[in-house]
Amino acid sequence: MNLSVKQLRAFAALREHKNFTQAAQTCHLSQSAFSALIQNLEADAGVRLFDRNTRHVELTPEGEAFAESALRLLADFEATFAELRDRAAARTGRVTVAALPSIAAGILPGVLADFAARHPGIQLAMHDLLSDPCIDMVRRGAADFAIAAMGADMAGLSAQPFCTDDFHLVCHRDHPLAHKRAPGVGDLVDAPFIHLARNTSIRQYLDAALHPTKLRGGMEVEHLATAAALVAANLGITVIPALALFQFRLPELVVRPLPLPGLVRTLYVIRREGRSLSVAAQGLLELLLAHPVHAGATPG
Amino acid sequence: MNLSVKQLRAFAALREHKNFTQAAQTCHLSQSAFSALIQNLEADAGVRLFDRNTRHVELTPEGEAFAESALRLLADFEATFAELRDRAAARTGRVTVAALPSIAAGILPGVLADFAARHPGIQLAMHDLLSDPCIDMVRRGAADFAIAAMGADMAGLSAQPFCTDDFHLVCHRDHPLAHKRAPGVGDLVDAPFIHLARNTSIRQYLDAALHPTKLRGGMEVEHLATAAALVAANLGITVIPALALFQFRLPELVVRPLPLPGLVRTLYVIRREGRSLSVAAQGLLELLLAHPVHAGATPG
DNA sequence: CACACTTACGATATTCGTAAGGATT
DNA sequence: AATCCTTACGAATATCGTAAGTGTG
Repeated sequence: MNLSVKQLRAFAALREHKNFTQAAQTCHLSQSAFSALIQNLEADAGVRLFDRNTRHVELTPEGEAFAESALRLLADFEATFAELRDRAAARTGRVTVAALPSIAAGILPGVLADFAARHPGIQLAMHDLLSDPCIDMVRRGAADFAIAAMGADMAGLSAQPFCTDDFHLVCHRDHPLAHKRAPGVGDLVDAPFIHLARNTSIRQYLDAALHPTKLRGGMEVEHLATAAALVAANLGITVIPALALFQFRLPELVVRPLPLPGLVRTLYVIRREGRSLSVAAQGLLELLLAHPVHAGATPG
Repeated sequence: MNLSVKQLRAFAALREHKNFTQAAQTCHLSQSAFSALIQNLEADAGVRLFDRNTRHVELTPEGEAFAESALRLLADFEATFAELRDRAAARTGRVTVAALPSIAAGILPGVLADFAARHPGIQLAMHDLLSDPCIDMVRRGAADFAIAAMGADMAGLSAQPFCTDDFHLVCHRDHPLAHKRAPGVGDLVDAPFIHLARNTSIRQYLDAALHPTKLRGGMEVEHLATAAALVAANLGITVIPALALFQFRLPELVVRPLPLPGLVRTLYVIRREGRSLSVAAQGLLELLLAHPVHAGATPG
């Protein structure tokens, strides 16, 4: 016994038309094939579902009882499959992405807007978090993928390079370093340094890259905008990766490249290993990978 | 595209086992056939539902989303079919029968008890009504069939003889007719007659059969038990069909056959024309037709 | 290198449509 | 006599299982 949706559709059509020939046409079948379909259904059921002679087709009491459930079942079936197809075509669904604040505020908004325009049915969610929480969301399945720096424990996750991000010196335009040709590590230690919190990937990268050099600490802030305001007040200097520089576009500030070896961080697309992305998430990721920031980072 | 329950079962099995070989065994299929089943499902859906390599089988996000509905759908399907099969086997369902009070109180209780013992899952309903209301219930579909006398309008209904019922004289044991060898119509007109209401089929039969003879009217009662009590008080005599005589088993009463031509009524099984009975109703009817009352009435 | 999914392929079963048969109005 | 469901039968299609192929750990 193998019941099919086709049989359910045939049942529904015959119930409606009460005529084999018309119902068969509705199902795009010859009338004899349609007849066989109904007969098989009845054989599986163990009862006649239709009383029929050459003039009249009518439901039996058992057919009547079956019809209630069958029609609901058929509607359910088609709705379920329609939804599946919608997901397959990225017409519906939900994508959640976790990203570093610099990505979340820098590249992502434009890409998300683009994606939303192409896939108006997809719900988008974004979390701007530091790397570790980003990674955690992916591991828990709360995010489809993340753009973040690599974490300490990457078991069960895969990381694909997304872009590189080189660091820049930021100082007040009146600061002595503002016009220095090629600032080096030695220049950084002279001025008071505006630090970011120790749990930020920027701080961790910076500490590791400059080791064992110690900067003149002082302020330590959570947010880039705060750091920008402090530097604008000429209370110190700081070093910021390129992707975060959009927060430092103030007239009082000068940004200078800092071509120090090792002072380049790589951000990755982080996802669960061995698990494919949903069609919608895959679509968003592809859009993201087509972005110039990525293209420049991983040529070829 | 023709989705089958088999595919749903395969999906559920693979989701559970996360292993093609084991899932295939569950479905009593070779592993290659099982693989093809899943592939067809995925092709119909337009997405992969399982991420798989030779070591791991896991749902994709789309598979995950599908699973919720699919499992519910599968359970629904099986429940619907189980119910249909139960109806086919008369393990569940409902039968409603309408019958004349004489049948309802005479033959039916035993038959219903027998049926209930054989089919404990079937709900039984019985309505003891005069012929016209019986026929009306069948016409409205409120009763599966009825045992009643023929009505005036039988359009859309079929009537199959169920039994014949000959009339008997009932009088007090001290009444002069109590010992008369062969009472005739002439004897009836002498004594006061206890009538039943005009809308009863017994009254209608009697009036028609004795026409143009007029009986000595007096009392006219609704219920047979009342008539019995009146005759027991020697307030008159009455004439009652055999099937109703069980109400007249009192020590004061004498019952005598009344072999008058035409004074025999036939009761019929009345049902909707061209419509089959439910399996359960058919079962009850067959039990009823196997009853001696019927067997005696329609030999052969 | 062993295990597990996929692919290849021939055999079997099912499904389909045309056409003839039969029943009802 | 006309209509409409069923049956018969050959053809197309789908499904199944065995066995070889492929990739992963």
